[in-house]
Amino acid sequence: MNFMSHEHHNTHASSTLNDRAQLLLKTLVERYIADGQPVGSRALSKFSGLDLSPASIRNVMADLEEMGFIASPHTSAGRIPTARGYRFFVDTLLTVKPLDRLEINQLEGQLQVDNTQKLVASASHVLSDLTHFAGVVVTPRRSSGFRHVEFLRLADKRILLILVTADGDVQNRIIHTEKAYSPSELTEAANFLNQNFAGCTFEDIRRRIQNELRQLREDVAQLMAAALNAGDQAVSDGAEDVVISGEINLLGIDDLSSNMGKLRDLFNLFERRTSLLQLLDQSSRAQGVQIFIGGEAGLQPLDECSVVTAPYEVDGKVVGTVGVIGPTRMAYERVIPIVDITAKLLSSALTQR
Amino acid sequence: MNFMSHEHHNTHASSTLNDRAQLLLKTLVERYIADGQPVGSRALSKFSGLDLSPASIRNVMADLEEMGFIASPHTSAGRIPTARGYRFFVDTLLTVKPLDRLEINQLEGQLQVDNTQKLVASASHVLSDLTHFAGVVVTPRRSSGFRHVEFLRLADKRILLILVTADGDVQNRIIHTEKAYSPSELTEAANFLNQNFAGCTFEDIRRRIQNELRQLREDVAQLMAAALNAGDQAVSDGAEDVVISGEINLLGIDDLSSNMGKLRDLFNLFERRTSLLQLLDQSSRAQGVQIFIGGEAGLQPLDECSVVTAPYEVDGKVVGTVGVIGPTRMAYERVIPIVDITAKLLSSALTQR
DNA sequence: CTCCAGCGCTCGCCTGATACGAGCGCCAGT
DNA sequence: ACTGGCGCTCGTATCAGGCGAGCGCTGGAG
Repeated sequence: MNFMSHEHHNTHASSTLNDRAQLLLKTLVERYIADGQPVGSRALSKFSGLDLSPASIRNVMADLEEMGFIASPHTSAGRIPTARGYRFFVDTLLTVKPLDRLEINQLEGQLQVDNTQKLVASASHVLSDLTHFAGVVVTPRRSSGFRHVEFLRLADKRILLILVTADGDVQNRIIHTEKAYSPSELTEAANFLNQNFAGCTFEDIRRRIQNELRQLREDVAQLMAAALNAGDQAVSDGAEDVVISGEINLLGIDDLSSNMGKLRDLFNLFERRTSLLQLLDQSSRAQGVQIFIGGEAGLQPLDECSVVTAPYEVDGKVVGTVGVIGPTRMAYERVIPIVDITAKLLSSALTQR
Repeated sequence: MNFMSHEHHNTHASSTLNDRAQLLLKTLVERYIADGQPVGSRALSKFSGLDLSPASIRNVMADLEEMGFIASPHTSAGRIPTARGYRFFVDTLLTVKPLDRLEINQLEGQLQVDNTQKLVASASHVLSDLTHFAGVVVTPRRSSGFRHVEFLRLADKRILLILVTADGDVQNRIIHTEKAYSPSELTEAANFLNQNFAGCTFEDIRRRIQNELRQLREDVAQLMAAALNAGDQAVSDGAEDVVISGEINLLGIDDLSSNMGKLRDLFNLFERRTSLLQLLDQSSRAQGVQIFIGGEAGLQPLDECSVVTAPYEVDGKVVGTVGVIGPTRMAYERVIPIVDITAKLLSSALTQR
């Protein structure tokens, strides 16, 4: 049909957009994010501030469509940004306004600092609350070192094992034993472990204890073994998990809730966790805010979603990722600083612990 | 119109249903639960086993409708059970088949026994998994007694406080202090608390310590206060909460997911928790399985839902509730024993800890 | 008295037709 | 280079008509 029609504009010779096209793309994306309606040439001519007629704008829009930045959902509707359009938008057109002091303080106030678990949970909650999308936080990687153990006698043959890891996290479990231990035996066993192995990794301990084990009394050895098992599990178990909150918000997003099937795929993704974790881990290698738009994440349940992430650190070392999952059509200029600040606040909260 | 037409049947003179009506109601409910389609007179005549013609059945159905057990969604469709119909069904018509041994074992295997929190979480998960609805568990009421405390020095002025309550639950938090404590000071303070107050409630301790407090060294007193605060919070904080899992399953239920608005109300209810908790608490006063159908719960987000609950116990005392939330149209004869058994398994798992 | 076959009726749903309007592409004129 | 205008494409809304499921009722049979 129009196989020659695209000769009459010089802009498309280079794959880079001229200023006019950029401005129009920018306002188109902004309008679409605001309204959720396909944006027509008339609307663009009104809102671009460029004082061009709709007809002229249509030419530019045709070019933009040809280059894959925008698309028509159907023949006679306005245009909406494609994933590539959003990408260009966030990369070069977006102007983020930083949060004002008040919001930051408010955000900081909502973080519950008294406990790593709570801290992470509240961070996720804050993210979902402020953005009205789903907040995700990957729990901090454990340093997996041993710090302290305590055996507490509950009943004759039931002992409460309390284990403190190097990063100050507490694990506890109940162990059933063959024999009834006396409190002094328990203290003795705990002391032995605490004095000899504080600071080691659990693998280290396991290796070193292999040799000394037969020099110990049989029953004490059993306690040790239990402690080591608990330690192993503490490492692998709480190893790396992703906390999601505010998924419910996504039910309200009409972009998503129109496709019931899509929506369920999305929630299944949340439940499986593992592929999501992979994605978030990947983002923790970069520094600063990172954005996955639509299929860029490589997960098709996220087709119509964007993921905005930022790594957070403890003592200068990246240990996890925070992020927001929402529809591709989200207010990036608001979400980006929110994620950014949350990561920073989380970092500092974890570092000063 | 038919203001006299209901004279020609003697059944409705008494509000109790005759055998035929009961059987028809039973098969109607069963058919509807199985198919999800309004049940017509022809279908009933086929499945009831009564060898009656559709026409005769229509008479009975008319009576049933008049008494409020069934209703037509519109003029020319079959009938569906009303809330009252379901109620009568579960009260007097339902025949529950107990789970077979295999299923019970499988269910038992899925409970993670090593920790109260995990146990509760896995119970909720099991419920949602087996029923494909949402599983809920109210966490066990704490006995709120003090058993053991431990102060662990993390850094100069940061101390990890580990608190064990009477029921063997472990709470931990990090406290920041004015002064740098030595390990021996910490041990001393812990010993003082452990030896003098084990078994008391936190209020007791607070009262008794008021007097002795000024006899203690100032800095030790500070530690005590921190421990007491943590204890108070442990009691109120983890006091009573409801764990929900498998909400996602409800997305797949077409009865619910047709009304997007309803669905969101439902999920909001889940998130607010408090009114749900009230409902579940209420059910913990009864014993055995209890069922709330539709509006019976008094919460209109649950309009089209049923809640099947059963209390669970520790040492013969009810401490919480397990349950399933699903559409009114659920396979009660399966859900009821599942909830029942789960409550029993949870009871025994908690008792033998 | 009980039951049943049949008739007419009511509606919900599906289908096809029509009208409308938004938005685009193209072109000719400035 | 820009713009006004024309024709075209489609999606949506509205409406009418046909279909079919299911019901209520009634008259007749056992």
